[in-house]
Amino acid sequence: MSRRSAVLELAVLGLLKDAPMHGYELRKRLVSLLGWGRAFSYGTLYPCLKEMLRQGLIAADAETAEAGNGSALRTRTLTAGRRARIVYQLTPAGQERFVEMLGQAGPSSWEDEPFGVHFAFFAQTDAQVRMRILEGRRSRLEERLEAFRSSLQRTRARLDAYTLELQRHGLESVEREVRWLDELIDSERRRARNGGRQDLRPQHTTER
Amino acid sequence: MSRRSAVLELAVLGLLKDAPMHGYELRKRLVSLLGWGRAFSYGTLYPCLKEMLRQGLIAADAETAEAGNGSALRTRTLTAGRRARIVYQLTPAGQERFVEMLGQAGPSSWEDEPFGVHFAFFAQTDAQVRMRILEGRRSRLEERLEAFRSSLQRTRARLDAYTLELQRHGLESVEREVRWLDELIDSERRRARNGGRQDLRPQHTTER
DNA sequence: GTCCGATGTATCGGAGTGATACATCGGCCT
DNA sequence: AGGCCGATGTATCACTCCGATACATCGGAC
Repeated sequence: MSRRSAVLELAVLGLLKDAPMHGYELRKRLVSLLGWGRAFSYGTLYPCLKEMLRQGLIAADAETAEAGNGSALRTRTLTAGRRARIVYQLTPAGQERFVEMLGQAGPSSWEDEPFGVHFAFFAQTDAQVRMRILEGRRSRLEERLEAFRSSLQRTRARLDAYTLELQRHGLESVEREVRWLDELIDSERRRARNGGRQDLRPQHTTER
Repeated sequence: MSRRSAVLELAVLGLLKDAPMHGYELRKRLVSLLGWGRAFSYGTLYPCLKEMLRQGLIAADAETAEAGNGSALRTRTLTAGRRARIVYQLTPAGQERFVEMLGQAGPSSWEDEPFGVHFAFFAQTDAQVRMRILEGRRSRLEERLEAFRSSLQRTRARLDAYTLELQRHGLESVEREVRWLDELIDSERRRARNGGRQDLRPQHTTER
């Protein structure tokens, strides 16, 4: 029951795969992963963790002030008895689930939120899946552009300068993202051609 | 009671000020006003209309198949007895409320959603208020940029190429919006200097 | 010393969504 | 003709998610 947001689940899985973590830290990573805001709140995160525990995807340990978490972050302030933080880590089932989710490319991979998360884990994603997601995302934006433009066409007449400017700016933003995707797709193709040894954005010419 | 979303209320007020409308049409305008998605659903819109009715900000009429709605849209298909649509229009109280809301510039005017709506009605907004909102928005984005950059600084080391690219793209988007605002602010200043006779974006050099 | 902001876990009221229901319309295919 | 389908139209409901809040401890500033 309770189909907890697949996006959040994937993000948590991927974050915990890198390193075990407690809730607060997890949430901070979510913020930077999903870009500034639009990370889920604690009111969503904690229940989600609880559910994932129940499903056996993750395991929780009360931190025992041991040096077990290979951290270069904490500057060794934990001298005596630290308060117990709940550290979560992936179980084998969780690892499997993560791999499984990374392997699927569908409409739910290229909507705004899901796309960002999938993209963040591209380094661990199969090249073919990456391609399908990038192209799916692109055509999704293309659709949006289409709707946008035709709607603009129909209403242009009765719009004042400010409203028009707002529309124009919105349109331009989406167009820019399409161009960004084009670059990425191109880069993926080049990479595929010469066996995967290639950087993203080899010659940097986006701006100016 | 029930502080219905001020954003939605303002948008509805502004839309109905232009022309009386029924719910379905209202919602479509909301979509194009707020840019593609992120318009409120009917589950929000209808309750909001109900509440605004109760407060006397708007009035509802069952359309009587009369030619009362100065429409060039409907291509005169309404021959015989059309099904009754519920047409909403502003009351004097609603007009007042709209003017009042347009007059305020505060933190709740330059968050993402509110800013879009306020901007859409800039043509009916006092020049000083416009300026305060644009500048508020700008510094809001500047804050976001700050947080973003310092977070990037801290985590750059352990990010793979894809994650880094995602961050870079996000950062660039916000930077672009700041530049857009700068242009607008500049344009406002020029307009103020020579008494309001001036277009937005006089010499068009944004792209290329 | 003590106040304050960051760290940390957790819950709750309520706003907002997505799905769905129901009904009529015009246009398209056969 | 008949039937199907997508757009127009109003409306609700379960469920998700957010924002505020509570509570507790920490290190550092004053």
